[in-house]
Amino acid sequence: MAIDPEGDIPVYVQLADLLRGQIDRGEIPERRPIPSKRQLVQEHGIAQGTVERALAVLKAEGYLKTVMGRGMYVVPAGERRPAG
Amino acid sequence: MAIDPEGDIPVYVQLADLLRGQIDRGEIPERRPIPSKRQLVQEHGIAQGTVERALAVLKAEGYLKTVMGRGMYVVPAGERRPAG
DNA sequence: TGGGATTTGTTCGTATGTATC
DNA sequence: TGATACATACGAACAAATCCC
Repeated sequence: MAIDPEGDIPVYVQLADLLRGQIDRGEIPERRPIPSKRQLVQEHGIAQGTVERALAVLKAEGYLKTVMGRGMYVVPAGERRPAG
Repeated sequence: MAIDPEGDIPVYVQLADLLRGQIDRGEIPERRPIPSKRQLVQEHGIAQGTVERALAVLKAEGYLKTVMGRGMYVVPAGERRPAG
């Protein structure tokens, strides 16, 4: 499923849902980095700020963890601690 | 205390801390709107996106609640439900 | 020791859409 | 209708951390 900029659902929510689904289905392995922001921007044709926002959602949910200068890593399901 | 763009703390965090402090001290009454985004942009000389980000933090913490077209309202302490 | 490439984090400026008053 | 206010999205730029040669 591709991102639909014309849809009723905000692009950043669509991207967050997309990545969350890929993680839940194991298409992105645990303890491995997701595609870089630059890649996500190019693949989906959206702005960096929008990607940032989607990733912020997944970080808040505990799905992702940042390793500076390296990437955003998938947190194993048993180790997720939603921020709040 | 004013926002310091040169400091080590990100501007959006400084603004979130500033507003949270004003709310905690009762300087912004509960069930009342905080200054509008436009006002915050002008008063602190920062960008709308940065203000957005600070407000997103306080919304996630349950301090603020949006009422479309009217403003961002302070949630009474006893009613705060952090998102997560 | 140094430099370049990659990646995340932050900030700014601007524009459009939608809702309220 | 017009003014105000929030939500979303785009484009651009720079800093810091990391990696590799």
